[in-house]
Amino acid sequence: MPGSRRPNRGPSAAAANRAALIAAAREVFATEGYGAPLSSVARAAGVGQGSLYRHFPDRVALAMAVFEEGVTALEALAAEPGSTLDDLLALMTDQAVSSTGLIELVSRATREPDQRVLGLRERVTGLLAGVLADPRRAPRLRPGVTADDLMLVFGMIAGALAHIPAAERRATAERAWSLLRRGVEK
Amino acid sequence: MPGSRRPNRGPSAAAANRAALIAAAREVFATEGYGAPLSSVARAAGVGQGSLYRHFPDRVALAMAVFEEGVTALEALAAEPGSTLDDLLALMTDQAVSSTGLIELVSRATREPDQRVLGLRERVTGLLAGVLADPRRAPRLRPGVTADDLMLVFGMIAGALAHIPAAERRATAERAWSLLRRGVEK
Amino acid sequence: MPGSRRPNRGPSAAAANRAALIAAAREVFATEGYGAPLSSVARAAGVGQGSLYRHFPDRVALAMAVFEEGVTALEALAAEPGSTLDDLLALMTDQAVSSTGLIELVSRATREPDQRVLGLRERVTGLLAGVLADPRRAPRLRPGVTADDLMLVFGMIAGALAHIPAAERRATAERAWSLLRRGVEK
Amino acid sequence: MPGSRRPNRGPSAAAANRAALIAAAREVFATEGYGAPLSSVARAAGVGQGSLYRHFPDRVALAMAVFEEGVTALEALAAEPGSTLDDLLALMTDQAVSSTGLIELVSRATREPDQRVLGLRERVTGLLAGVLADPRRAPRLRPGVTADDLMLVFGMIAGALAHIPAAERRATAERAWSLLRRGVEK
DNA sequence: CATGAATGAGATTTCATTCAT
DNA sequence: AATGAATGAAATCTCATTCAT
Repeated sequence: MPGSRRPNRGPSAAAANRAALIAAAREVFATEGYGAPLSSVARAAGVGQGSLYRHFPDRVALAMAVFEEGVTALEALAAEPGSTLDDLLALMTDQAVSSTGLIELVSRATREPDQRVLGLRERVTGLLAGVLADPRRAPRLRPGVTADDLMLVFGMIAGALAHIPAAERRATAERAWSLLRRGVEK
Repeated sequence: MPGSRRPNRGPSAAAANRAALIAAAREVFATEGYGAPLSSVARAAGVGQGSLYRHFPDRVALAMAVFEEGVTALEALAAEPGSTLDDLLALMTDQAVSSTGLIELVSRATREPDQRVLGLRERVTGLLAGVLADPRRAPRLRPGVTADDLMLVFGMIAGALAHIPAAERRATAERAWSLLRRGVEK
Repeated sequence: MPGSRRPNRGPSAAAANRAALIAAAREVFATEGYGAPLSSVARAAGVGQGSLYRHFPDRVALAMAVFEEGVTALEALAAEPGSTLDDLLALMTDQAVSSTGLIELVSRATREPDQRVLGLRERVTGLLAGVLADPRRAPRLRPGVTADDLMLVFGMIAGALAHIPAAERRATAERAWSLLRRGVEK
Repeated sequence: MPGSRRPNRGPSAAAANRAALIAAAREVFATEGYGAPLSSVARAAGVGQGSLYRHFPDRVALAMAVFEEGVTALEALAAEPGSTLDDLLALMTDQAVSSTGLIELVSRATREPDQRVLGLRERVTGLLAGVLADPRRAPRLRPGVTADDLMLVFGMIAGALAHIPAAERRATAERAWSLLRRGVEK
C-alpha cells in the first residue's frame, strides 16, 4: 500500500503538530470525554502516535496543554483592573460549556492527585481569591463566600454540564447559575 | 484439577447470585467508579462471569438494578404523607454520598440516552414533582423552582462529589447544599 | 471476514491450551531467545492472547512453567539412589542443549532478581549439593568444588551454548565439558 | 523556541561526535546491555539521532566501533614479543568484566552471522593462534588446546558474567578461571 | 442454569529509522 | 554534515463478551 504512509513533514511541522494535537485533544476530550483514547487524538490531529508521545508524554501533559491557555485567559482577565468577579465566572462558564474535558480533569483533581493538575487548581483558586479580596470587584457576592466555595460552585456547574449534549450546555449552564445565584430557598 | 471450580449450586442459587451481584456492583462501582471491570464485580460476588451476563446483559442493566432499590426507597419516602421535600433531598444526597457510581450513571444519562436510565430519571423527577405540588411539603422552596430544577441541582451536587475521596464527600455535600440553598449572591 | 475467528473450544480446552502454550514457549524461547514476543508464543500455540495471559500472567510465569518440568526431572534423577553427579550434569547439559531459553532465564537470575527464578536456582543448587555430599556419587570430582561452583560451571556451559545454532550445540557442549573437566592447564 | 536546539557545530564536529558516540555506546551497552535503545546512546553522546545513523548505520556498526579498540589493544599486546597467553587472557577477561555488551555481541556472533562480527572473531582467534604457536609464550597450556578452544573458553567466561551485577563480575571471573584452569575433576 | 476459560479488539507505549531543515 | 522531530510497526496487556461443559 505505497503512499498510505503519512509524509514526514520534518521538524518544521513540530509547532503545527503540537497545535494540531492540542486542538484535536480539545475536541476529542469535549466529544468523548477525558478518558478518550489518545490514539483518536493523534488520528484527529493527523499526526503519528509517536509524535503525540513526544510532545505530551502522558494524558495529563496533553490535558494541561489544552487547558493551559484557558487558565492563562482567566489570569489575563483577572489582571485587568476593571474586571469583576462576574466577568471571571462568565469566562469560566464559557470554558466549561465548551469543554467537558476541563470539567473532568479538574473534578478528578483530588482523586488522582497529580501535582500538575493540583497546580492548575491552585492557579484558578488564587486568581479568584485575588478578585474576591477587592469588594468593589465582587459587589454582589454574599459575604462569607470564599474562593474555595467558588471552586466548588464551578465543580457543580461543571458536573451539571458533564455528559450532556453540547447543544444543551449553554442553556443548562444558565439555569444552573440562576439557581446558584439566588438559591433554591426563599 | 476438578473441584477447584466453584460448584454449580443449581437454579436455586439464581436469586442469591443476583443479590450478590447487585451488592458487589454497588460496592465496586462505589470504590472503583462506574467504569470498573465487570469481571471484578463477578469476582467480588463470588459468581461466574457468565452468570453476571445471564442476570444483567450489560453494564447498564447491572447499574439499573443497583440503583433500582435506591429509587424505590425514594418512592417509598415520597409516598409517606408526612414526608417533606427536605427529607427527599436528604435521602438523595445520602445516596450520592455513598455511591459515586450513581452519580456517574445519572450524569451520563443524557449522553448515552439509554431508555432505561432515562426511565430512572423520569421516576425520580416524577416523585419530586409530586412533592412539589403540595406547598405544605415544600414550605421553604423558592416559588418557581421546578422538579427539573431540582434534578439539575442534584446533578450539580453529584458533579461536585464525583471523583473526590469518599472521606470528603459528606462535608463537600453539606457545603454544596448550603451554597445552593441560600445562593451565592446577597 | 466471518469464520476467521478461532472457535471458542470451551473450558475443556484449558489443559490442552496450557500444554500447548508451554510447548510453544519452549520452542519459541529456544528459537528466538527468552525475549521473544509473547504474542508469537500465543500464535504458535494456536491460542488467543488473553488465554496466554490468563494462564501465565507474565513472562517469568511462562518460563517457570516451561522449565519446571526440567527441574522436576533433575530432582527425580537426584532422588534415585544410584544416580551420580555425572548423570545429573549430563541431564542438565541435555536440557541446556535443547533450550537456550533456560540458559538465558537462569543467567538473568541475579540481574532481575525475581523470587520465582531464584527459587528455581535454589532447587537446582540444592539437589546438586545433595549429590555432592555423598562422595560415592561424585567420585571423580576434585575436592573443594562446591554446588555453587557447579552452578557457575553450568552458567558457563550455558553461556557457551547461548545464541549458537541448535545444530552445533551438542558438539559445543561436549567440547566445553572436556575443557572444563580436565582444565586448560597442564 | 529557537536556540533550544543544539547548535550545528558543522563538519568539524564530525570526529568529535564519532568519538562521543563510541564512548557513550560503550557506557550504555555496559549499563543497559547490548539491546539498549540507540536513542539513549545518542542522548548520552549529546548528539542527534541522525548523526548516530550517519556515523553508524546500524547497531552492529556501532558495536563494532566500540569493540574495535578492544581488539586493537589485544593485537597490540599480542604483538609485543614478551607477552604471554596469560597476559592476553587477562586482558580479554578485563574487557569482559567491564563490558557486558561485548559479551552479548560476541555470543550472538554465530546466531546472526554478521560478517563484521565474524571478522572480529577471526581477528581474535588469529592472534590467540599466533601466541599459541610459540610454546614459550604459553608454557602452562595443556597440549592440544587450540585457539578455538580458547575462544570457547572466553565464551564460557562471558556467559558466566552476562547478566550478573557489575559488582560481582570480577570475583565471578576469577572463580570461573580457577575452575577452568585446573578442571573440575581430579 | 452456573461456571470460568477462551477470544480478540483495542489501548498504551517504545523505538528503529527516515527526512525536512 | 548535524539536528531532532516525525513516523508507524510492533509489543504488552486489559476487558467485554461468548460459549462449551
